[in-house]
Amino acid sequence: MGISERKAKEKEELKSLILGAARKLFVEQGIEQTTIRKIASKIEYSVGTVYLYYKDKNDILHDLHTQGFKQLGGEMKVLMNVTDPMERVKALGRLYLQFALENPDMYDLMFSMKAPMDFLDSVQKDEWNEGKATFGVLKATVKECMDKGHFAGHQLEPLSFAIWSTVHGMASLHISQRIEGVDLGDPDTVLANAYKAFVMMLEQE
Amino acid sequence: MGISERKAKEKEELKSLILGAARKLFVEQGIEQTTIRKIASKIEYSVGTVYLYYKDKNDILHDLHTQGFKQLGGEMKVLMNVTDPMERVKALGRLYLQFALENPDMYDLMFSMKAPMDFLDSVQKDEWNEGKATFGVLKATVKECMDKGHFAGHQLEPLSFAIWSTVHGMASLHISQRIEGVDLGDPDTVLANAYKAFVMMLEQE
DNA sequence: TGGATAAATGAACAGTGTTCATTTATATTT
DNA sequence: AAATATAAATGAACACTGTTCATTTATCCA
Repeated sequence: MGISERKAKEKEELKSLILGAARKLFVEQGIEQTTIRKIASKIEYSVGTVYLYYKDKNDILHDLHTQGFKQLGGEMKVLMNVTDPMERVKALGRLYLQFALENPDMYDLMFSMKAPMDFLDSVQKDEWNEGKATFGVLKATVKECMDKGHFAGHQLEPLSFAIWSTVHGMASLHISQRIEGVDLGDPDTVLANAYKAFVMMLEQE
Repeated sequence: MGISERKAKEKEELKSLILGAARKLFVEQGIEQTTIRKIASKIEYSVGTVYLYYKDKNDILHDLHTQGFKQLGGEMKVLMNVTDPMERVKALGRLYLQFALENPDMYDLMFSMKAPMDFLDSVQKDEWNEGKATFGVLKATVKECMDKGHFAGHQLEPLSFAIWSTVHGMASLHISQRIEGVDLGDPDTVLANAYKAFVMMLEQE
């Protein structure tokens, strides 16, 4: 009842205290420095306590990855004000790319690292709700485009996935530092120009 | 002279013995199982000996990543027989994607992991020769396309980079298992259809 | 207040990459 | 051939990682 409720709340509070410390370490010092011991000492609890609230490290990283999706989702919501679907697709891509450049470690966690997914499939497979929701926004917008006559001859899912792949590819190559070595000049400029080329291709359809 | 040459050769032999063991462990059991101790015990040498031939683990992983590029480069060479540049671009993308699906760990090492790049930039920055050569092949083919009138209004580098990003994005999302969770159905089919959509967009130009 | 339940602890375990004084093997010189 | 100098190989030790679990501490309830 009232008591057990309060207890549950306190449990949740300590859990989010752990998550907060993990998040701070993660965004400020990267994944390598985000160790269980450092998380524990940051909130002045022992190592064992962390394992009372999280099954393992993947559990924490999965929670962290969910927070990232909440942030990205919130930023995407703003773009629902863009009425023209074609413009919205372009804006979504730009926002997605910008999110990746500004939060490289978080992006990596959300879309590349195995850890948060490894936690998931021990519970339920092929049910990556965060990804589903985000991809769903893109798919819905692409659908609107098709309804207005764009992308003739295309199928919704494959095309949407191809679009996602393109922007993800740009983000991924940037984060893994594969652009610097291949092309002299500022990586940000390379990305901006490549995105323009991509937009040109989209508009041709 | 003769002696020091032979000694140098023996040194190289042991080095490639180490690399061979590392490669075997890597392709058969993944990066997690590829530890210095396991490499050493596989060739029946001690841990310290490995460090006599390789500066650190990143050094080994960089050598491994170079081997991967030799393989990919060899496979790409075959496609030089495809005379029509547009067909060659499409074939290059298909080959690239196939390589990623068949050698997921190696692909990850070549295009995503930080380790091999971390070794590089301690020696010389923005000189990723393996990547440069591979991207160079794509760029040259795209250039041929443009010379024949395709991709009007596009710039060579940004367009080539956008193409690379698209196929890399597909490969990356597949390897990091972000497709299963988002889309019911066989990931390979999803990828094949998405690549078809991408090819459609290319041909529209 | 005393006993039961819940929460927190931190030493211990098995693993990682890396170093370096010591030992073993090879080569050179006397 | 023996003694010495050089090169190569060793593996224990260090500092770190995630994870577990017997033990201690705190809280609750009768």
